[in-house]
Amino acid sequence: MMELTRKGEYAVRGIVYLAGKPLDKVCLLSDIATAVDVPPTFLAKIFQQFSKIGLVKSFRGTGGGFMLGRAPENITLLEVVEAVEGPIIPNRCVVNPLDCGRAGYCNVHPVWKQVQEKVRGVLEGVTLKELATGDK
Amino acid sequence: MMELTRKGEYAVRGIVYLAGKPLDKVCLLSDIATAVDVPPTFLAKIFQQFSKIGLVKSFRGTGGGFMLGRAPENITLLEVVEAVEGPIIPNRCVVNPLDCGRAGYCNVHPVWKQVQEKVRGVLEGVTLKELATGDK
DNA sequence: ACCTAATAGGGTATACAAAGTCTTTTTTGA
DNA sequence: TCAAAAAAGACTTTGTATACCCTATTAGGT
Repeated sequence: MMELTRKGEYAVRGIVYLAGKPLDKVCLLSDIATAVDVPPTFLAKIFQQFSKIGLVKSFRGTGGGFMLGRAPENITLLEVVEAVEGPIIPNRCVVNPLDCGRAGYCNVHPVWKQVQEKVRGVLEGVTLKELATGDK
Repeated sequence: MMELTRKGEYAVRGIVYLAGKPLDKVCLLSDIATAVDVPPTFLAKIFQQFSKIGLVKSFRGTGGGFMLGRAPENITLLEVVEAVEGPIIPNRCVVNPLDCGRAGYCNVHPVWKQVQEKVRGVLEGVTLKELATGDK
């Protein structure tokens, strides 16, 4: 239960690798894929998602590639994970109380809320900088 | 991400319902399924799993049915969830460090560990009694 | 003994999501 | 204009969640 998908795992690997490079360094997707051992086509999809929300910047054409969209100390693990996996939702009823049952409420509801908050809290407290350098 | 499956949701609903009944009351599966609005055949599978590990007791034949295996104040939500969903594992590498990469270690590892502990902590702190009565 | 009510358990069907590939298009620098 | 690179979309494959059905087993009542 609660397992990160491959996509999420690959996403983290890829962007942490980027975070370990100088901020203005443009990296080839193929190089990143090789370095972090991820299927290049799959990683391409992931980085396209990152690019759309500005987590990375992309450059097409000759000499193109990817670089981090912001300084790594300003990107949290939560952002990265939610970018590709969607929001952290332990149970549907956290989003739509109707799923708690006909009454629109159940006693388990606040527990899932709490789980959600804890998880988000942990992931939000970690930046790419820390992950790249090993500091903290 | 991190979403409970239907199975887990149904499992919780079913056993919380049982926990709201007198300890020695034997309930028909069909009655429980109707009460908590879960497909009976699916709930049967779930309760079979519960039965194997003693979370509920089952009685076959005429007058048979299910009852809670232990007092509801001694059963945690964690037990219930892990019984049907398997252990709480945010990432494979928490189980098998080799998945962290070739080095067998990565900086993200301790983060997933922490997520795991937080989630388990929350779920372990809630008993079926509390969920059934709404106390806490 | 026999019949019926009930769970146990195996097998199957379906549908959706994850994982990964392939091809074509667009952009850009040289 | 050519070649390098990402963007975009279509497609396949695989896996898992969800659900149902059928038979076996067990126990109580007659």
